[in-house]
Amino acid sequence: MSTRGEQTRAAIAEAALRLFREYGYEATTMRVIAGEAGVATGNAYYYYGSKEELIQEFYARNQAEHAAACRPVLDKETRLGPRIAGVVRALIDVLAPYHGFAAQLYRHAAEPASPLSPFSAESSPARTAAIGLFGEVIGGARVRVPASARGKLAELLWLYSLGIVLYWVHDASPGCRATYRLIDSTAPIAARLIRLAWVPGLRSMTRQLLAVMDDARLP
Amino acid sequence: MSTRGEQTRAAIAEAALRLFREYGYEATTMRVIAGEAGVATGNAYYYYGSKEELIQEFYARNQAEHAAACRPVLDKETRLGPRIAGVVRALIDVLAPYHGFAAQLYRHAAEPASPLSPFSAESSPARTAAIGLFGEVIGGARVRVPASARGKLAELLWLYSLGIVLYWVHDASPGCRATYRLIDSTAPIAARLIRLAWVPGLRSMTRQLLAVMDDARLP
DNA sequence: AGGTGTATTTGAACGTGTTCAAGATACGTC
DNA sequence: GACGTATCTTGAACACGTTCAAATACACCT
Repeated sequence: MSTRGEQTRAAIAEAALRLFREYGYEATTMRVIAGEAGVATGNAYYYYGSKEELIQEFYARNQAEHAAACRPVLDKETRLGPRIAGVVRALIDVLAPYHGFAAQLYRHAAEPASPLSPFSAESSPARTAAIGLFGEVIGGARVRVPASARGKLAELLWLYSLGIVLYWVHDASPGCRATYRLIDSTAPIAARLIRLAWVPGLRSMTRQLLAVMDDARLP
Repeated sequence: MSTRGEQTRAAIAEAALRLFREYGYEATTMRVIAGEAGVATGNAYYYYGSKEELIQEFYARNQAEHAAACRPVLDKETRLGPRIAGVVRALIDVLAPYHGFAAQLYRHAAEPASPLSPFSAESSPARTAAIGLFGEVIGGARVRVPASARGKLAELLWLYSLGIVLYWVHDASPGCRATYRLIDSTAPIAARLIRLAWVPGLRSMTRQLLAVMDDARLP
């Protein structure tokens, strides 16, 4: 295919990401991005439909970094609680340098119609990959979970991680220590809930919950 | 105090809310709002610091409407599950005419720094009122909950309602039936969880969770 | 080499939210 | 009634994201 424009595209993305991290999303203008990339303003719109679209690059890189950062704990740890905590901690570790940027991002990511929404079709690859990580969390732990429930459990853990990220975005404590504390105190609870979910007396409620997830899935 | 500008302020707010509901948030420009209110563009900024600030009026009215819509179920129903469902259903009922508008709003409400965030200091009155409604949900139900846990339980139910609203915003089914179905299927689960929370074997986990909520509260 | 069509690039122009210096208006004080 | 100050009002101007018709570079064919 055309290699011609690929370099321009890459230059634009690189300039954008660097400027975003350095000055934030709002403060970085399309004119400056184009200027840094050595092209005209309008040319950026030939490769990216909008400023928001530039963020997809950020998403893709972060997803890959997160997957890599998870490897150690996924390969070595066998206890469910530490596995959950490890994967979510890795996510926050990866996001850490972008704390301010991520907060501004949230505005765009939260809009349902936005392609940046974690629930959008455009985010499907990143979402699937992230949920897959939590599938590994469950699969590699010494815990008995019915095979039919694994997928939905992974989705629930992904929702849990979204909640942690939401907390992190609001967290102004030094080094975001409050977020790490929250992870360390909630991951064991999540693990315990998962282990308890199939004991008699709770099993029916668990089944009910999983059924709701099937029923509530939006197209 | 100065009654002089009060009428202008009211005229601007009124025009803005009408146009927002009719044409949506993005499509309504400050120039048109000012024009409809019969003032110059810049004058709108004398009364409202930004376009976003105009939305606070929308919030205030909705909170009042929701509280009123809850009265019947809060006064008559005594079972916990139906009380929860009733209050959350009332919320969706009140929001229903603004489905499209609310979706656009979400973008601004989700940004942590935004005064429109449900977690922001500026939203504190509306948030406190909403949590208070869920306090009533628990207080008026025939269910034994330790007094010390009521406040936090109300907060959890409020978070649950935020989750429902998030789902509703994404819900494109006719009449948002999917959202109502979700409420009807999850409210009983929530009620059952609350009743089970203090049985032996789960009590310690509940205490752990409530302790986390104290620890994790952001300033 | 020349011609043709597609891919890329340009920079001016549009409409937006927002700002601001300047003007107009009301109101207390002499 | 005239002055002075605080309150309000104005509309032009700014920087932004985005669009678009025109210009340019390139690949391929004859």
